[in-house]
Amino acid sequence: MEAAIEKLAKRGPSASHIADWIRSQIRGNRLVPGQRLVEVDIIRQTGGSRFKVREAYQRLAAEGLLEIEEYRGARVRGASMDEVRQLYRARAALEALCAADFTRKASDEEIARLGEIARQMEECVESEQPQEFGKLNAEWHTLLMRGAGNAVIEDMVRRLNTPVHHLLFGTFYRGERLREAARDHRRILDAIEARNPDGAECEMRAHVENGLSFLSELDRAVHLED
Amino acid sequence: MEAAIEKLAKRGPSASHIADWIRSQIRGNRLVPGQRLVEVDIIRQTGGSRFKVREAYQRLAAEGLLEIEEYRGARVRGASMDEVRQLYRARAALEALCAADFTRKASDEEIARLGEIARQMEECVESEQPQEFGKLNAEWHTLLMRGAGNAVIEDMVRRLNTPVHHLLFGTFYRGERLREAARDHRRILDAIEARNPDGAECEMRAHVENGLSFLSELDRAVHLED
DNA sequence: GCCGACAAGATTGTCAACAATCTCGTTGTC
DNA sequence: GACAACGAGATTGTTGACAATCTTGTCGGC
Repeated sequence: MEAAIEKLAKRGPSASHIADWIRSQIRGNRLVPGQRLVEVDIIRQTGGSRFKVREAYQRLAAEGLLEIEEYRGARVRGASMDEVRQLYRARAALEALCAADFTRKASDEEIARLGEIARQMEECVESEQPQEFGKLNAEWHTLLMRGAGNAVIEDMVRRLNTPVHHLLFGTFYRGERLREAARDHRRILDAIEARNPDGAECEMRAHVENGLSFLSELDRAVHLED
Repeated sequence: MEAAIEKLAKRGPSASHIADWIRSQIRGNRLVPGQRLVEVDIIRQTGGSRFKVREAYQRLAAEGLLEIEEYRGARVRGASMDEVRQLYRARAALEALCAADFTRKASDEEIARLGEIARQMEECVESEQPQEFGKLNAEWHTLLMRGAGNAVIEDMVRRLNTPVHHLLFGTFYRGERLREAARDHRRILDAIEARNPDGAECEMRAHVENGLSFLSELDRAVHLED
């Protein structure tokens, strides 16, 4: 939001700034699936013109984050559990590949940096700081993909994550699951440090699929409540 | 183009129709990387309004197919060889996963259909019909992903393919490479028919990476000419 | 009370005119 | 001839007004 206001001084935020703002609202759960995005509201909140807001909508629709319907405007698109499953399977395949590539080409410094962040995450588990854990987790995965040298995959995974981002905070990142994730990271790191690409690949795949299992159980629990 | 004109009778083509039209132009190599897309030209050719054309631009920019620069309009974004490499690695991981899933859940009818298309492709190799081969190849891969039941991956792979699509016809789909591809398909099918998911996964990964090797060699040859 | 027809307001779709910026050829100078 | 300043034309950016459609609330009939 700061960026949007800052730009406003000059000539108003660009379409991509508005898109970023909407994305952040979705990730922060301030815009929930199904919710309508009324153009004038977005204009009021971002300072953009109607034209730019609509351009931003088109971008986000192409990313699969919004649904646009004639004369009904844009809504936040929600992912069904089945879609979340497909999405996690894709992520598992892509990140596993990155883990293997990272193991092959990363410098000792990059590995050490990954270890450092993993250590900080373990601290967050102990001190129960899920918010901070989430930020470090994102950083950890990004660093690994960056080190694997595949910007295309990095971008795809970022997009895959956005629609489920809001599910994680408040349900995912607590207690036992945090501990599991930290343990997974440790295992991946061990394989990387041993320069064992296949091992890193398997552990990463298992890590992402563990996350999916957790979400599935959560979903089943919610349905039982009905 | 036909679709665009047909719609014109009613109320002009929608933004997504225009986007489809531009995509097809790029795939057909009638729009080449770096080429400028002047708004009025697109309007003339599609019958859309300026507003809709610009909406289409935004969508395609989000897909990574166009680059939009202030006051300079949209250009077709070209993929560097390095990006093509990243893109194929991602595709290999995703399609390998689909091959495994397909093997696990496909019905005998679906497998038979895949075999039928593979047989037709082999005929195209003998009769040297690369154009037809290309169409069947796309159908074959789509059918496999569809059968794997992962629409998210199907969509991602479609997008990954668009920027390199024009490289394939005229260079890729000829002689020896066609024969190799047909042989790869046969191997994948054998593994699927034997209900061997791991085998199908490996063969599919190898198949996609063979394609990458071919493109790499081609690229090296082009650079030697300079 | 329930339900459909209707109307007013809200919201989105479309367009055309104008402003801002870029492109490229021209001109003048050295 | 090389080069920079200039300017006309081309192209894109922005805005506001109006049309088309949806949404919501109201009213009357049953």
